[in-house]
Amino acid sequence: MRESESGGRRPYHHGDLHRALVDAARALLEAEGPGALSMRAVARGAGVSPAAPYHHFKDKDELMGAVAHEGWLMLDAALARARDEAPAGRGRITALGVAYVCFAIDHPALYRVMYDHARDQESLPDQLHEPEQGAFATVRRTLVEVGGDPDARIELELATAAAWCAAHGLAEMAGFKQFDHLKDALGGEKPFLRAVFDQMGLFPRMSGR
Amino acid sequence: MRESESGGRRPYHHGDLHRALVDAARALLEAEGPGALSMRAVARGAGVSPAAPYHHFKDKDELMGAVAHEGWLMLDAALARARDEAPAGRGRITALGVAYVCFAIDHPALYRVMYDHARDQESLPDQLHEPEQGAFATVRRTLVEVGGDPDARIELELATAAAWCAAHGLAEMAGFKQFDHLKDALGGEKPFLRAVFDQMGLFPRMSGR
DNA sequence: TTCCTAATTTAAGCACTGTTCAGATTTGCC
DNA sequence: GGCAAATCTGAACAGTGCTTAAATTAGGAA
Repeated sequence: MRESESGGRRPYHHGDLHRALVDAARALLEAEGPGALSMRAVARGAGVSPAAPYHHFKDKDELMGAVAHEGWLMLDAALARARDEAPAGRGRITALGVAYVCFAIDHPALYRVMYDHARDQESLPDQLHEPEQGAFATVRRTLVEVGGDPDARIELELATAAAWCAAHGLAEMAGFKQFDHLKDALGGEKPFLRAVFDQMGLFPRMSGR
Repeated sequence: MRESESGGRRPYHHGDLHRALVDAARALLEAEGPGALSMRAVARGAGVSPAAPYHHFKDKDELMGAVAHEGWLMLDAALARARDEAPAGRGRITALGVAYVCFAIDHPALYRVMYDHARDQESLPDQLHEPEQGAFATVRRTLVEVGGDPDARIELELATAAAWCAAHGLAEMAGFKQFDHLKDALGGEKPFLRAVFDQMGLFPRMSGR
């Protein structure tokens, strides 16, 4: 299924059409937006017939799931990086929130595919709960640092949920024209995002804080 | 264009196909979900040929806009009602938030059409800014009651934006499986919603509070 | 009434979509 | 070499958004 020696000719038409399809989909998404993401266009992009993808993905939804999966991986990484780069202290959760929204702004089409898929599944993907790199773990850890009680599980879950919802809500609307004058008044996009997050107060409000 | 006397036969095939189409679209949306909402299916539902709708709506997008418009009207009304019914005091903004999310939960397909359209326009519709019944006005008024300074325009806008984003984020994710155990632990959906909103603190945090 | 114009509806068609299926091709393995 | 499984193609089906030309209808003017 894959060349075992160096210099091997490619084993079949593509060797790894699965990957080629996901890559083609991502490229199309970035270049033309979510509307252009058709099964046939992806096949075309990978240089293959319209029926070929169906040997690697049960349906369009499954291909979208694969694309979304890579998006969530990127988001996981972006949040982890933001956490590492931000100085410890209260500003750290805000920094996480800003990083989240910036990811959505930088990859609008991908972000849309990610949540379209999540809404269809009525669930965020499991990978977000990975204990090491998962975004939920990153948020939870940061919330604990900032005043959360690590033993108050429910409260911590609640604070994580609240922070995630806040970030998603802002991510979807940050580009809306309604907020242009606020961005101007506050001196740009990032100050605006920080101001909104400060308004919302992502900090945990726990019984025994 | 419309019968002027009582007992008049209908003036043409439909008399008001515009309305009939929007109604058919809403019915289809409720019955089969957003995926089933095709131009042709709507035409079919209104008992008319596939080309007929194009004399009343430039495009599918415009039809969706009309459906979305009615959704926003309903949301305006739901928020105004929630405000009237909730006792004055701090709980009122939370009540607004809960009403917002409940609307989204009660009309998931419609809510999706509303925001799909908004994302395409990169803007929420203008009607939300109606000074009397508009939802923004309702939220802003409630924020002032609860401690906002009516003269601090920017801060008030910021608090409104934060509350709206919070509500939208929660609305889109409240149905996700991730939160099931939180709903159980807190005793149901509404207590969960209230708890999340309390976590987020929708109350205005203003300089001169 | 009759005639004309403008609005409305239809039928047919184009290019596209997701998906399936039968047949061809290639692969790794015995 | 031969075989079964995996992979790819070509053709097809039903459905989509939308356009165009022709038919129908309505309301007003003569």
